[in-house]
Amino acid sequence: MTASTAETAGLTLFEVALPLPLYRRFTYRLKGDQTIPAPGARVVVGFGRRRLVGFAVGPVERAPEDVRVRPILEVLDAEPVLSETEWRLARWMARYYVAPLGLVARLFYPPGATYSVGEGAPGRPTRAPERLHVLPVGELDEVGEAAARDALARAPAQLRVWEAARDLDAPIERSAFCDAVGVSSGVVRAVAQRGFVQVEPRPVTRDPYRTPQALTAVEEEGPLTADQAAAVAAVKRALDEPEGGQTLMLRGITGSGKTRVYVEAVDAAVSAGGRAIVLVPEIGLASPVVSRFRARFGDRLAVLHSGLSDGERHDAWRRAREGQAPIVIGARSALFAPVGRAAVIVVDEEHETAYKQDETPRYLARDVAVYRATLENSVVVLGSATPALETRTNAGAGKYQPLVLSKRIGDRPLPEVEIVDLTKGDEGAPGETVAPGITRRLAEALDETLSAGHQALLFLNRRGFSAFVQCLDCGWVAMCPECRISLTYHRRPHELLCHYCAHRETMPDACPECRGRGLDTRGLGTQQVERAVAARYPDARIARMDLDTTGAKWSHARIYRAMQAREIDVLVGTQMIAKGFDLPGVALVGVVSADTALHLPDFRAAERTFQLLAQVAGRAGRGDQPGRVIFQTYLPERPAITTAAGHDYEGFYRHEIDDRQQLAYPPSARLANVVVSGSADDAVAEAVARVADHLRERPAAGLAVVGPAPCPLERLRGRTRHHVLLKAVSPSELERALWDLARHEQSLVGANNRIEIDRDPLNVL
DNA sequence: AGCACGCCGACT
DNA sequence: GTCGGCGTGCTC
Repeated sequence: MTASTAETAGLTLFEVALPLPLYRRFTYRLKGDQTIPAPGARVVVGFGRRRLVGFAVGPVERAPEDVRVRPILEVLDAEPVLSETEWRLARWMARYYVAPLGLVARLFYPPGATYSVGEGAPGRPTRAPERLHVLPVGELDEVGEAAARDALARAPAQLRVWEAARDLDAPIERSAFCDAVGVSSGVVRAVAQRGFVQVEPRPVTRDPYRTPQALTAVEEEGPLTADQAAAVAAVKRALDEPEGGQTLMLRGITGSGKTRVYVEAVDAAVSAGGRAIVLVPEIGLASPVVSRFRARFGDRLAVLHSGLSDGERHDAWRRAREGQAPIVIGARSALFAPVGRAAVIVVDEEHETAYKQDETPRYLARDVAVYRATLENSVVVLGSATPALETRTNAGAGKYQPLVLSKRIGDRPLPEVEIVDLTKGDEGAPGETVAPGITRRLAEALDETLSAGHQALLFLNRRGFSAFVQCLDCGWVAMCPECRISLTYHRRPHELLCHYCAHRETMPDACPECRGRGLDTRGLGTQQVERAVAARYPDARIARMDLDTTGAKWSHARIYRAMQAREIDVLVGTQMIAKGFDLPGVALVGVVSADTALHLPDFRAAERTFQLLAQVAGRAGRGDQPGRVIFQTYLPERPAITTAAGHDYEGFYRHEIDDRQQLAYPPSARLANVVVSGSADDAVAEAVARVADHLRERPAAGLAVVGPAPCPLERLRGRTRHHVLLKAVSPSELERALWDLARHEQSLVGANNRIEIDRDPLNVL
């Protein structure tokens, strides 16, 4: 194909979408001898006194009045990079998620593709294997330290930067640094210019997934079970369907062999000359799923994940684009690998929240995958043991085709789950607490497990960030009468507050349910449990793992390996150890408190709890011993807990879907969370009130405005956050209202506050 | 997002 | 009186 030039086509003006948080597009002039950029192709333009890489949208007749149209300096992609469907997907995402098109388009390119281009190397995609890092401040004597403090005393933001840099023990990416310290990059630049900290470009930090093969041994592939064979056949039928555009929900309990179905589905698509995209949740990148794909497809597989250096990612991206690797596997952004058309897209553990991007554009990769498939007439497989309510509802409505793997491989039985009632803690009773977080019943089970030489996992849901109020006698939890989410205890005004609608009530003295005086706000940490286990079993080898303390992904892999090698007897941790791993030596799984996640102020709390417990229960009994699971709870009657104990997904679904319907929560309604944030508390509260008023002044059919209220996480990264929740019957009304907000952002919240729109939020913290 | 302009309080 | 902090506005 000979690329035509602007001259021959007679075009001069082009719209360009810039990768900035700006909804407007800008008009530039294409010079006569320049190649006409395909939609989505990168162009270099001047913008203010900067030079930016943006994305060509398309030709326009005329520029807006009163603007000095500047020229497109360079067309970086002479050949189209995005297929027609990929560009349509980008346009749709920008509209649907109310995001600037330039920020969406960027997803389709490797990182670094839009770094501002230097003078040299025209035409070539500029690789930027380095990012700015803040370096630790070296040792200072007392005099030097005092001098620095003195010099920075008048600039509190700069002082914070300096103090934070002094506390670093290794260079950190500037953006991460700014987020953590709560300053803008400008402040860092100022401190650097004054010589108090050093900032320099450094290679992007590598991560532990570099040699994931070492983590998991790949099982032999035996013959397909009947369930698997039926599922694979259904996928193949869908692939052969000329009209295409089918989504299949594959529900299969832990150990039922979903991965094998994915592999066969991808094989079928690729054998027919198609391309495939496989999405795994972030944490699954070191998982058996990736290993299985590697083992089966070798170098026809491109692995895309955030741990690669930019250069490596660029290579994988190019192999995907050029077709050397017809299969791409990776976290959510792998969905945008430029394969042209994906014949099949697999979304493993589709219910996982990791599929939601928590910055603009706030897309949900699972839903975007389904939309991509409708554009490309292809097939999506959504796999999970506990499908999201939305997915299950779509399957029930005939939008998705349901497939079920009902048996574990080798007909292994599901573990027996026992519920221990913490409200019945009488002396000698099974629910009596004999050590922090450990009941008599759990202690007995631990005794048996350890003396038999088996391993145990103890789970502690991460405690809520803010205390809820619970009666320790009857299990009652303070809830908002309007929103049916738990109320959050506030100390300063001694009261309970709803973080959705700002409903408030005074803190009761006694439990309204049982008149008991056992109201409590306390929680239990993993450290305490670890210490309790260590005290009780001095000879046992105990390890602890939780997000707060370890942080680094490295330790995740290391502890997992140690567990596999049986170098650990008891592992105490948060849910991160529940995900995706095969640990055949684990005979006992104890859930220290099964109900803490139920009390997060979030309407999905029950669903999260069910999913987590079901997953945890699946950790036991994957080897040759039958597994055993204990749930300790104050709420032994709650459906989320009883159905998880009974391995009863459908039972949970029936119950929860009723609740959602009654309160107009998804999937019965569409939701958007509008967050206003800024550094000044009062200004934020005023701004969010203007936003709510604005929405209420323009009532739309079936649109409900809830709030404003402080976000459950009221302060984050040095910013105060308040939100308004929108509930809508019709997606299009919701979309109209959100775009209306986006257009009026400036006048509504001012330049000092930010408005963030989260459509289909997975949490509203 | 950056980057400039412009107003305000703290110093030689 | 300046210097330089940070709020306000604009970028085709």
